[in-house]
Amino acid sequence: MGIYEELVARGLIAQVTNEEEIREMINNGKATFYIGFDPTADSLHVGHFMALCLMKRLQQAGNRPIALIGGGTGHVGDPSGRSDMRSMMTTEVIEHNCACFKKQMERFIEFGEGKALMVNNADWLLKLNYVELLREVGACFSVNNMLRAECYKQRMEKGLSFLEFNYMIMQSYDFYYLFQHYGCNMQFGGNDQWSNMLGGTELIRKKLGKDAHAMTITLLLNSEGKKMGKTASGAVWLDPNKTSPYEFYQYWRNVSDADVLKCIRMLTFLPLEQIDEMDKWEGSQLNKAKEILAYELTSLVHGEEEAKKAETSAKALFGGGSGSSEDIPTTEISEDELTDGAMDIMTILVRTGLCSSKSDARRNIQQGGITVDDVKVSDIGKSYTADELRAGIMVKRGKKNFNKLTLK
RNA sequence: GGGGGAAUUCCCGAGUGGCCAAAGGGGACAGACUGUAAAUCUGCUGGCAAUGCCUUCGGUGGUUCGAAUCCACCUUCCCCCA
Repeated sequence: MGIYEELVARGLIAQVTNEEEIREMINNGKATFYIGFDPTADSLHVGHFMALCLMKRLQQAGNRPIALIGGGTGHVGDPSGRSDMRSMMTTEVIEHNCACFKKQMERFIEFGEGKALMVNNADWLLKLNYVELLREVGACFSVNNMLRAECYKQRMEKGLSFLEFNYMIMQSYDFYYLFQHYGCNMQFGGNDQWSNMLGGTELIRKKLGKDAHAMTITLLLNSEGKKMGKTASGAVWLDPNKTSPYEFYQYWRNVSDADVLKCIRMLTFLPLEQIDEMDKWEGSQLNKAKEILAYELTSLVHGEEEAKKAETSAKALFGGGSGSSEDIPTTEISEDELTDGAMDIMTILVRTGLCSSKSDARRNIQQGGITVDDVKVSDIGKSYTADELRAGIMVKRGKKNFNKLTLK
């Protein structure tokens, strides 16, 4: 089985420009491909992770990856899949984000001589001259066609600025540039990038009369059709300081039944035979699959050691047992935060971050959602003495939110 | 450039002088049921020293005993004409 067939079997491929040629190319390690990452935040997230895994898979099959950091396109902002304009980022923020991306990517992909390549499109895009660019590539784009592109269509109602309208041209230019300077003959990206990517292949055809290819990765959607990797408080980040390994583990441990196998197939490196076997599982057996998914991914992103810790903590907290649970969120307070040598439950809830305000804390207590050391708290005035706190208390909100509070 | 319209709480969206911390829906959160799943039902959803007080209806001023609501200016967005 070639790499192309494996990608198909994993459900990773959404669209391709020419299936025959692409299969032939990547199965024989003849592709030099690039994936672009726009520095929209100071950490990569799950969506990027999928792309990085794809790079890794293709690299293992002998193809040459180029990771492109969008230091230049970040100044423009991709309107794809957005219903409103992105806020504009300053050059300093973009540069900072690029640096963060670079550091994280180096954990997954090996860069260097004869291996993967990392480039930043700021190096060529920021130097462009407006009129020159218009004459060189602007003539190759049909506004009529662009407006028909899916990525702009959804913005026709809410409004689309000229700045963002140009994003496609920037991205197409990238491909054109990489084709000429690095022999890059293929582009990968999220499925929402399809029209931007076609812009590039078209441009190369028009300017150079040569063929280049594009292939998109299926967007990871849950059974409700929403993008995965998002929580109420934002994205699931790969940076352990933004999303702790424990939270990361929990996110995957909590996916719904309908999504587990899809995630395992698309995101892990487990052999397909093993996954097919798991596909037969049903009912509560799927819980096992979720554990595997969470463990595998945490291990890929944060390392095996962190994955084990997260797993142990999860088992201790949810398994009913009171085993070791050192990796769960912890809060340390000092003596001078106490009032009359004690701290009341509402303050504790806010302090640990389990509740956003005292009103919120009160509601949670009144609804019976708060537990301290496995004892339900029903009195909003309940307080804990310094001695009790020194020993450490396990505060729980609902079923899944824990925080261990100790007094230094 | 001309004309018309819009901005409300996490989101959508009602409210056009006091009865408004603001309907309804969605989402989120908690409870019951479960398997750390889904579905369903219930509760809840600005803050605080809490029968009260404070902040919030794009921004700044104004009218009024009283403004999300009326007036002026500003900002942003949408639509039509060019």
